[in-house]
Amino acid sequence: MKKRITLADVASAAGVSLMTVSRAINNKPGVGEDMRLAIVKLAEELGYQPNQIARSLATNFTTTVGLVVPDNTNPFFAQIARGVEDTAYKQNYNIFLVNTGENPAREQAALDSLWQKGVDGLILCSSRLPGESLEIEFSRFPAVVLINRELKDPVAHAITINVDDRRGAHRAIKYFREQGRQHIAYIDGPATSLSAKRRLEGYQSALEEAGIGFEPDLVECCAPDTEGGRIATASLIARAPKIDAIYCFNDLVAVGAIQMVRESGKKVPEDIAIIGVDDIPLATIIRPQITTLHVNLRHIGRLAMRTLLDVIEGGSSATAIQIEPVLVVRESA
Amino acid sequence: MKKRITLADVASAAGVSLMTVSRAINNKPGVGEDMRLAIVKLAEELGYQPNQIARSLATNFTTTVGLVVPDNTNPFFAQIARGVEDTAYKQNYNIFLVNTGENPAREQAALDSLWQKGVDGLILCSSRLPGESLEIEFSRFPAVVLINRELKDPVAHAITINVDDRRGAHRAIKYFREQGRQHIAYIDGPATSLSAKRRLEGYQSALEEAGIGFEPDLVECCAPDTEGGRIATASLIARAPKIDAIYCFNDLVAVGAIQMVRESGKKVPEDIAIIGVDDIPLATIIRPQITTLHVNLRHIGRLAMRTLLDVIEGGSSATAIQIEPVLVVRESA
DNA sequence: CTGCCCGACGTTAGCGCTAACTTATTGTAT
DNA sequence: ATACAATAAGTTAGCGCTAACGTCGGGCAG
Repeated sequence: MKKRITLADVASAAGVSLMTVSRAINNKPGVGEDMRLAIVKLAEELGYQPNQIARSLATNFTTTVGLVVPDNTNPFFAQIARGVEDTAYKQNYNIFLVNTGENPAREQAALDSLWQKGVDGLILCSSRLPGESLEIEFSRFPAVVLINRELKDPVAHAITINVDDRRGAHRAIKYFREQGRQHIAYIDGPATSLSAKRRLEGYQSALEEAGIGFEPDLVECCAPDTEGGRIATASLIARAPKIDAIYCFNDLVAVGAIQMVRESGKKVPEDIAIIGVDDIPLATIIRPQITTLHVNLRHIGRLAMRTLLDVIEGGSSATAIQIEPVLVVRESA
Repeated sequence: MKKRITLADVASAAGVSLMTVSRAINNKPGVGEDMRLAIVKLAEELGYQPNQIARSLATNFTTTVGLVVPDNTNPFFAQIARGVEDTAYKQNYNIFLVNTGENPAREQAALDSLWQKGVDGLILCSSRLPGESLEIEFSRFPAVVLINRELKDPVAHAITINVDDRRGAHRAIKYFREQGRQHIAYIDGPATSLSAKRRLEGYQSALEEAGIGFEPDLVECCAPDTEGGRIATASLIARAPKIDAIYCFNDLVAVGAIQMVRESGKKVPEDIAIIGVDDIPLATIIRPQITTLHVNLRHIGRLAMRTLLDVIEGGSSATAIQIEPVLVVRESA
């Protein structure tokens, strides 16, 4: 392991003081232009790289942010993480990635750890922490962006970004109606899920708006995967044979629904139309290709990081951002 | 933003010196047991959290490692990242996640940045850096684990972890042979890919070992996705109608192959058997379910992190680790 | 020619912590 | 009782950097 070259090394090699080198390298005023060029050149030749740790200790800034997700393996968060990292890179920030595994204790431990490392800001996805704990966190981190979680009252230097699930559900149902569908079912996700709740609301309000009553019989909860979709679809068909459209919690559920509809002898989309949510790669691989609600998650990640930087720099803009899903029409509806 | 509580605060509150508190909190000898307990309790009450930056500056350790991947969105790297993060968390380490986007310049910039932040070690996945640059990196980072990349000569405090693609390909071909398949084709990935090269070698050697000659006509390169698999399969079937088995670069290619085989009026696996690589979730969703080579990537991630910690602590164990893929037999072969 | 301001550079102190040394206190063998 | 460990503390210095202030000289108005 090579020895580190410090500012002092560069300074003595250049025959000037520490501060002159510091100023030259950080492009701060107080150095002559020719001197600055000479120093920068020398520093490069010597292979000087600033010690960010020392710099952080002196300035109280780390050019580092924390990104906390339940599971970076989930494509939803992977896409967001990629977006965050992309714009972080452009701004010379680094990100600490932490998984919580949906475990509040681990989440809390992660936040403590990030705090100890002095991150300039925090992007918190689908936090499972109770509201009071969140407020404590807001008060100690300089800036926080909350993704997929709502806040009762707006908080200074905390900004929320949410997908507008209600509106998305609304759009899907409206599309079904435009196609003349009469009996629209909804396969919801786990009852604990925030998005599940919001989508159900959108489903209900769209039905009421369309003048069709909401029938609890046409709603079924399930595990958010293919198998869950199969089971839920089977019981829906058994219970309400007239249904001619199903709005699904996500694309995996939609795949299960498609499989089960076919196994029951009906056709997609002729007899029963299906709309999913997420637009995962699989949506275009299977036949029929899935009509689905798409959100640009990578874009959300970029937006989150940009917003966070705004807050860090004091230019706190909005307080709650809503992202609208786009209906991508393919073959299943 | 609340004021930070420092060691000095705790010390004066306890009426002892800085060092006594430091020793108490870090479980170092030189403090009486009762005193230690009292200090730890007091520190907790005051909400003291050590400033890792100051600690790092003093000790030259950061309990932080860098994880560099081409794209954290790719499930391959996402799984590895999850494994790395899991064991990092258990050891109270944090990870800096960086994407390179397959861009060597960005990769180099990322490494510089990580170095400036003083990471204790580095896990580098599928590096695109030339060998010479890698050697320079080895000399400045205290510890490096290289995933999916081979090294000509062993290097101190650098350890490689690779999937044994040759052996995997070998296993797949052997399985085909055991089933009596005679004309085994191979759809390879991009020529630039290291794994593609290794799998091709395994394919060739297995054929030779089986006493069947290697026919260049039975190998086709393609983009590593479903569409690529479709195209490659179409031209394989046109060129060599006798083929009765296809080994595919990955599962997505296998999906394309299955689709195209069927469209050409043949059956999977009766007429043509198909084996993929990776065992992605899709492999069990589509019908027929894909027979594929599985590696536990999360396990690789955990292994990488554990190994890295070993190197950091000076207990450098192995130098090159090979992971053997397991053939998961399902329906497509 | 004097005074004053401003830009270019140097010096000092301190961020919060720990390594390494020094000092006080106790116990134990002689 | 004396000497000498061992243990429990305190003190000092410094990690590499930057904020803040200090110094010096030259340009320019009066």
